[in-house]
Amino acid sequence: MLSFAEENYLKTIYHLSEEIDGAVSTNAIAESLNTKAASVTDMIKKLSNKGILSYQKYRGVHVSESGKKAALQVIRKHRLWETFLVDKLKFNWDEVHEVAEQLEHINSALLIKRLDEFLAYPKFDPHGDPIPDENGEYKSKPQVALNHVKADTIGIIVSVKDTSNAFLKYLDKIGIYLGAKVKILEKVEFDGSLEIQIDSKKTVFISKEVSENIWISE
Amino acid sequence: MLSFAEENYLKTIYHLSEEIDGAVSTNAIAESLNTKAASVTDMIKKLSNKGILSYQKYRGVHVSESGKKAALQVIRKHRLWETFLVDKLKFNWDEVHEVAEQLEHINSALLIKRLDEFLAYPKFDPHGDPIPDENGEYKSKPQVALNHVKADTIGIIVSVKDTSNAFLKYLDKIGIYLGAKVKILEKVEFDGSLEIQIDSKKTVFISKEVSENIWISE
DNA sequence: TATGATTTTTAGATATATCTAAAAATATTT
DNA sequence: AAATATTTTTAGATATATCTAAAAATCATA
Ligand SMILES: [Mn+2]
Ligand SMILES: [Mn+2]
Ligand SMILES: [Mn+2]
Ligand SMILES: [Mn+2]
Repeated sequence: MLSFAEENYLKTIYHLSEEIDGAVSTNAIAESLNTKAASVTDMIKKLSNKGILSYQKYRGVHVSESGKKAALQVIRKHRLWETFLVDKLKFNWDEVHEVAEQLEHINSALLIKRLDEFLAYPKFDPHGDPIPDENGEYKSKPQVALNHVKADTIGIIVSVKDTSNAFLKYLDKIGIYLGAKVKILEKVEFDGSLEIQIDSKKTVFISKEVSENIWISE
Repeated sequence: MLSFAEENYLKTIYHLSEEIDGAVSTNAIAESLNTKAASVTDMIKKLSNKGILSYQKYRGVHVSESGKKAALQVIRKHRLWETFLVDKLKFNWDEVHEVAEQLEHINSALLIKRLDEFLAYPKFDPHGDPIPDENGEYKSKPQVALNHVKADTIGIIVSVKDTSNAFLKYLDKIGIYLGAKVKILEKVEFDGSLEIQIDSKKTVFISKEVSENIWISE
């Protein structure tokens, strides 16, 4: 059994390890968790004693096989709860993350089994992220960031990579949502900004930074 | 904001204060929470510094007005979650308490508002206990324990006072559930045990101890 | 490769929540 | 009312999770 703090470290370290190739550094973990490097060192010692991380002093950490399994279960719970909040409790997609951060630590196999069933075994959460199954397996949709496709491309928005309140509220405002059809009308070479058309209707301009966080399936 | 531990103490002390008239003793709290008297003394000092309890050394504690309000909100969350688990996730009434003990500490006003709405504003939980509203108000059904009524009485089972696994599973086995119609066929003077008929069909014998924990509305 | 910058670890504190053992206060019984 | 029993509090430890400041290791670069 992992504590809340241990689960939060594990989840963060797992996410970081997916982004980069080598070992995950102490400072990267500290920054992600808004904590201090000294605290991270203490915790990674604890987690590596439990066999969840492998750790060499001054060399960063890797997530072990058992660690990956445990991390994916926390992620599974997080995303199932987010789906519940949106599908059943009518939360907006920018309102779910904080609550899911709490709910993901509730410990009951039966609860998660029944929740999954109740939600009709969803494969993706409200941000388009895949929901791992009870064995930690999941499939991602083939997808590409809007800033990586060329003009005239048409696709369906399948996920958003920034899940901050501010970003999601902005997407709401300009009419972007998962499942929307989008066409690249123009790509400005100078700053990488885009003019796009949503659902063959409204056209909007988005910055390169925004386009990097919107992923489509062509 | 109260911590998990503080909320658990408060809820327990509130329940004890409802059962008895005077102050709640250190030992009673320790026994309820399966902890030691020394730990209780520490915690009640903390809670009385926060204005949630009033406390005089060696004289036990009383729950303040603000304490009552906070306690009823935790109880509200506990009972709403139990209702969710039974009504939506098909939990049996003996499977919900442990999970609700965790869920009751999730902190989100929106979540509870929407959950209440999703459940269609339930007034009683799966054990027949009243669910306080957002102001802490609730109504109990008029009710009496089976061991306090005389032979030939007919009533509807409206709540069960023991919510342990073992007791609830036993009730399942003998066919007793909330809403069942029950008639007292015979009361044995010697040991207070009862022969009762359920839904005008099956008749069963129950001990006095069991009858004290089944409450009906006549 | 030596030197300075950066990263990481260690040492030592603090806060929460718990415990055991001893002391103090209160309650009960003779 | 004194002696005894019970309850409650205090003193001092332990475990978790955090922090700051200083030391040690590693990295970057001149
Ligand atoms: Mn999230
Ligand atoms: Mn998500
Ligand atoms: Mn309960
Ligand atoms: Mn209940």
